Amino acid sequence: MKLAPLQQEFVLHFGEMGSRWGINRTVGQIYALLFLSAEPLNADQITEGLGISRSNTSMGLKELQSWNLVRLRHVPGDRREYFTTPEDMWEITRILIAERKKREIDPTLTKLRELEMSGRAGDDYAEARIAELREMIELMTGFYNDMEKLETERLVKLMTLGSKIAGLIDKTSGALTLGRRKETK
Amino acid sequence: MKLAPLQQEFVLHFGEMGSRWGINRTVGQIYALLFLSAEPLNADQITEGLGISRSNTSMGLKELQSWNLVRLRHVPGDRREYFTTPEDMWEITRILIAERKKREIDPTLTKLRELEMSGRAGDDYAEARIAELREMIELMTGFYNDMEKLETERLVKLMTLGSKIAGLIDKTSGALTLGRRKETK
DNA sequence: CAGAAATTTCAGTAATTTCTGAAATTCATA
DNA sequence: TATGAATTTCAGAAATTACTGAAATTTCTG
Repeated sequence: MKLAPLQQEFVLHFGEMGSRWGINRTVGQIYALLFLSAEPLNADQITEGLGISRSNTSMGLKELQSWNLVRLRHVPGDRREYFTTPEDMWEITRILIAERKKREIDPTLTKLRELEMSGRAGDDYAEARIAELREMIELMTGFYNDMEKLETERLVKLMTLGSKIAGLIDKTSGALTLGRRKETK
Repeated sequence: MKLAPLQQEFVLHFGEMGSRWGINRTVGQIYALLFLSAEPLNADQITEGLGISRSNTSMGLKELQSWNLVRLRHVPGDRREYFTTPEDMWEITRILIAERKKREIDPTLTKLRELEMSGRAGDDYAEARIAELREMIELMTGFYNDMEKLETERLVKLMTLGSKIAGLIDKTSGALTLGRRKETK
């Protein structure tokens, strides 16, 4: 399978970005190929399309499954396994954020709490710093947990409003500003 | 300089997490050491504290400077350079988000726009998929640009409110729901 | 349930990244 | 502006990560 120029360039880009995103080149490329493919692909098609070894494809697909980024499909009358990425862009986005949080943030939050509990010897400044960092992560992950629960429709609206949202918040009290906008001249 | 147990464990953790965060072990460790240090440290102190080579320290500090994560300080009567991390946890957070967006998201947004402009041959599905991805990134970065402009105080309040914010949005219109809460039974 | 197809595992190799020590350069001040 | 301290650069070594091909295992199907 020879890739179309569009796929080719997209696949190469994902391969290059892979290392910045915490995956390796082939994992990035496999994902890119599946993402653009209208039909599910099997491991041999991926192997041929990317010019890599069959075993590398197998490992890459396992990695993508551990990220929950690909879905397994079965084609009637074909015993091979086929793979796709979710159709819904929001589903993909939610998964990506959840998985990166799990890998990049959660372990540190756990470690910080352990350090605070265990009473390891350290100066006051260091202890205060660790507490500050933990609080920041808690604020961020707390907000994330709230947002993540919202239906996509509401999330889109909220994000589209952007900073208009902030105008609603009374700066001094932290409470929501009630009553209509524009009426308080 | 022998590190206190608290610093030791924190430094090791940052070293291990480094690769997931897109930096290498020593860069993570240098940052961790500076983050917990009440006083600015010079390169020799870092070198000794972490047990690494002087040149590695130099390269690590350069990397941290390219991330804008450390500040240069000069101590009167000492010609060596001293380094600190910003005191303000929010400053650190804002920088981290901005830098990761710059490295991990912006290049892809640019590439997607190029692909759409250049009219590379590709099937309809792939083109639609690329457009969808670009739109998602634009929605996210647009929201980020709005939030990033807010004063910290407002941002904290917004994040603390969390999903209460979403209740304000009228689901069907996308407009803000005006009038008092709780009054529309 | 035997055989073949599909998939996974894994040891060895290749590629890449990180780190070091020595040399070169920069910088401050006497 | 010459000197020595501080810092950076960089080629090679070490460590880590990625990839391959062959063998092992699993999974279907006749």
